Amino acid sequence: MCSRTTARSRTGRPRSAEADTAILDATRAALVELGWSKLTMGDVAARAGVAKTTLYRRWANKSELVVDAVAVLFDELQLPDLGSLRADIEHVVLEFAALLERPETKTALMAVVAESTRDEPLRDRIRASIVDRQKRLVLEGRQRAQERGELPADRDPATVAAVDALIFDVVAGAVVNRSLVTAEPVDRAWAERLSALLVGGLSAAAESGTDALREPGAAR
Amino acid sequence: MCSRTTARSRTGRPRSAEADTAILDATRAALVELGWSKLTMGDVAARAGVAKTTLYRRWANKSELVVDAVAVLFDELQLPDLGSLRADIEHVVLEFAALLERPETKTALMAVVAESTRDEPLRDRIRASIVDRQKRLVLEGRQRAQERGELPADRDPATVAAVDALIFDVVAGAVVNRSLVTAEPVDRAWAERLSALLVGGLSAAAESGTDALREPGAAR
Amino acid sequence: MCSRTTARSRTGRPRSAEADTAILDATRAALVELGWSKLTMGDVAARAGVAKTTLYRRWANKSELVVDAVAVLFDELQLPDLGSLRADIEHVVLEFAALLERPETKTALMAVVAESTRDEPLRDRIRASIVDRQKRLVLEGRQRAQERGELPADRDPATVAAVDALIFDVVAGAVVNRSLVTAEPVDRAWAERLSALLVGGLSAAAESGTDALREPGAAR
Amino acid sequence: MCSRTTARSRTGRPRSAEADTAILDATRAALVELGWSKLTMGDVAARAGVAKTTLYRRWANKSELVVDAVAVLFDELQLPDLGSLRADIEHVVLEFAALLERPETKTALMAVVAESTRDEPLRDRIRASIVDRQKRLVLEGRQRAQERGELPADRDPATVAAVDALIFDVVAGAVVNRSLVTAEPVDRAWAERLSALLVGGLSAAAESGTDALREPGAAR
DNA sequence: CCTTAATCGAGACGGTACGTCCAGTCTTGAC
DNA sequence: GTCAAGACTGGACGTACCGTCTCGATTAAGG
Repeated sequence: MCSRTTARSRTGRPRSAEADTAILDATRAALVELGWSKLTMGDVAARAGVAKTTLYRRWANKSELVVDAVAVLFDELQLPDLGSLRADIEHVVLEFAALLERPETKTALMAVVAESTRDEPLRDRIRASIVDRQKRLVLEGRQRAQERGELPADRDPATVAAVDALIFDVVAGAVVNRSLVTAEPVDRAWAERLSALLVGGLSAAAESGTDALREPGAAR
Repeated sequence: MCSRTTARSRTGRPRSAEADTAILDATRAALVELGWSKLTMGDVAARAGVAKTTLYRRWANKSELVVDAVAVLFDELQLPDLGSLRADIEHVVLEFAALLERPETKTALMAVVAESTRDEPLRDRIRASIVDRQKRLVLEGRQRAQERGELPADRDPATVAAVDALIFDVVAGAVVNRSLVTAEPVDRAWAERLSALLVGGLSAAAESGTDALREPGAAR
Repeated sequence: MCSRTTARSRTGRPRSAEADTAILDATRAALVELGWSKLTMGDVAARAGVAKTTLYRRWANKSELVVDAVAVLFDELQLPDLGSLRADIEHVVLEFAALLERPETKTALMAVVAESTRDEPLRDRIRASIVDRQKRLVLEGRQRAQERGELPADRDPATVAAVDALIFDVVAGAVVNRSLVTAEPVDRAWAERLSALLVGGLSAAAESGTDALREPGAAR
Repeated sequence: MCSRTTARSRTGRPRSAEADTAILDATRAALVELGWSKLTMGDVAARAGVAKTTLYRRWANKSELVVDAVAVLFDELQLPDLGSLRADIEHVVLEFAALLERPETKTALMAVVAESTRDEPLRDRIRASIVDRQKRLVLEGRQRAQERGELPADRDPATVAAVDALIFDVVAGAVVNRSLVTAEPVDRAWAERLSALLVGGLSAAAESGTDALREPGAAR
């Protein structure tokens, strides 16, 4: 979370663990009430019953604090086995949309991504704390589909990784775009249509003689 | 663009037209140099050789100014007929990615979207100035594919609209997610894979006896 | 007072004159209530009903603001003709002591002088705004005494200036030291004794064949 | 110096004596380099190679620390017998001025006096540590002058004390005012003139039939 | 020798003020 | 009525110190 993980000084008063959690809770509460742009470090400190310096001792700026505060919410996403790839995708789409409907994520996610276009360390932090951790869902869903025989299992590793990455960007991107940019509801009908499109596309590629999704340099 | 459209007074000194373009140019320049969060209204005014009052007489705040400044860039996107749906999609994906690589769009787009989660008028402005105008690309591409016979032409209008919207969210979302969130390059290989997935999905739906993408309440 | 005196810009909104007086009044009030070390720029601004930036636009720091705020109080000192040099000195000593008893001067004077030991421009400001303006009292008193015949009129100008300066340092220094350092009351008895000492010393010098106070290089 | 004098616990680790001197040395060094207002407790602690807690265990605040740090410098003042009251005064004036020229005293003395106008215990500490100890110089000089016959010996004790106090305030005040407020050099010429004025004033009082400096209620 | 207790360093803590910056508004005189 | 200029209120910023606190680690003196 904060840089304390790496072997820290043995002397001096240790940092308060309650402060950490109080600050992150306060940050989420402030996001809900005020949104990203009206959230201030001073306000978070006051809500957490903590001095501003205590915030700055742990986080360099508002963006990093908010990433940490929101990251934990994304870990709640689960991928229960619903019996088919289509059902699994549909479920995670609706789950993800529900998460993005929460005011703390809705307002924060795009803001920190926007900030990260000019802030390399922040981009790394976002990838490590949020993005990369959700790729597990794609991996898990794809493996299950292979076990069920819905998808072929014989692809080479490079293609597998590339398709996993593609599916992640398509699903995450489509949901985010739908709910935040297009600003229309991610309802069951839309989720069904997206799942159908993806499953259809993946199956079509698998059935065609030449795998249309294979990595260019990969042997088939 | 600015609120001048609504019937305004006929008397008094008319607004300077040079000022308008100078301000928007200055805004883009400032976005390139400073990024969204460090761009200030005072700085834009100074670059444009204009008083701050002149900015505020035309735009209510920084977000609206930036939306107008970048909106025009999105109109450059074109959809030349490359002979197949797959090629068309691949081309627009790369075009869109190239647009998002430009520093002024990269830093501004997500920021104003983030801001718009708490600002209804801003959300409307973004949709009107940017989002809705790009949906024409989906419409055009789909119609061409139907003319070529790549896609069936007999669907009901509600389904057509729903699928157009889905494709828009998938393409736009996937590209944005890939380039800004995942932060990996949108290269030809990735674009090919995305096109293949979409064309495969659309074809699969068309070929299957029951159209998997049809609007729930629509007759087939 | 502030640097506005030197030819200023003709354009733009002019500075508020009410703000100036409100700020100086607020500064004096804050000095009375809080003393120098607990006076803050933010508090002064709040009392004056003015933004902090308005303070900083006019004064570079707390010290300069306080010098301007108290300088005006020192102009109240008067030297009415009481008929004899001794009475005149006694009177001005008591007046000056009364001024130093006021909480705003008591707490501020030494503080800005202390600060000025490391701040050349501040030292100049203090001399110009406070110190030099009070030397007029010595000049006036000495001239009256010469007219009355209490002091000889035939000295050379360099000696006259040197003695004036000496008298100023002795009177001002003695009163300040008595009231702020020694922290004992400047009462009538003390003032009489100081006047007696000075008048005695000046007369003795005048009566002695060789003027003990004459400037070394001056012809007699 | 520090509050250790009052009967303290006999057990536990005793306070480090080196720490005391290291802190006071560090304080003087910091005064020279930074001046009063930029001197910080943390900096002094760091210079002294000591924890901040160690400072606060000994001194309640910055002012008291600085008083102790500079007080010792004032004890260096001596009054060698130069054969005449005038020479003695002249000498001590120059000595005192030299002391005030040292950066650590120049910046600290006025500052703590300013602070003491709102801090009774500090005022007491200054009087005890600095002011009262220097009054011995006046006492000594006056006694020598009486022994030499320069001043009459028959005054009543109250008058003697009052005149001693007056002389102290005049000399100390004049030198401080000259060097810190008027900001002009205390050179030999000025010192001679001040001595002449005082000796003249004291002699005139002694010679006049009625002692102009006598305490009001005292019998002659 | 072994407790006992106050000291030591380090550094985190809650506060408070700093001086700067920017947003968005207002006031001036010129056009 | 618009324009450039620039002062205005208001409020957040991130930093710096203050004086306090909590640690674990030293010390002596007293048992």
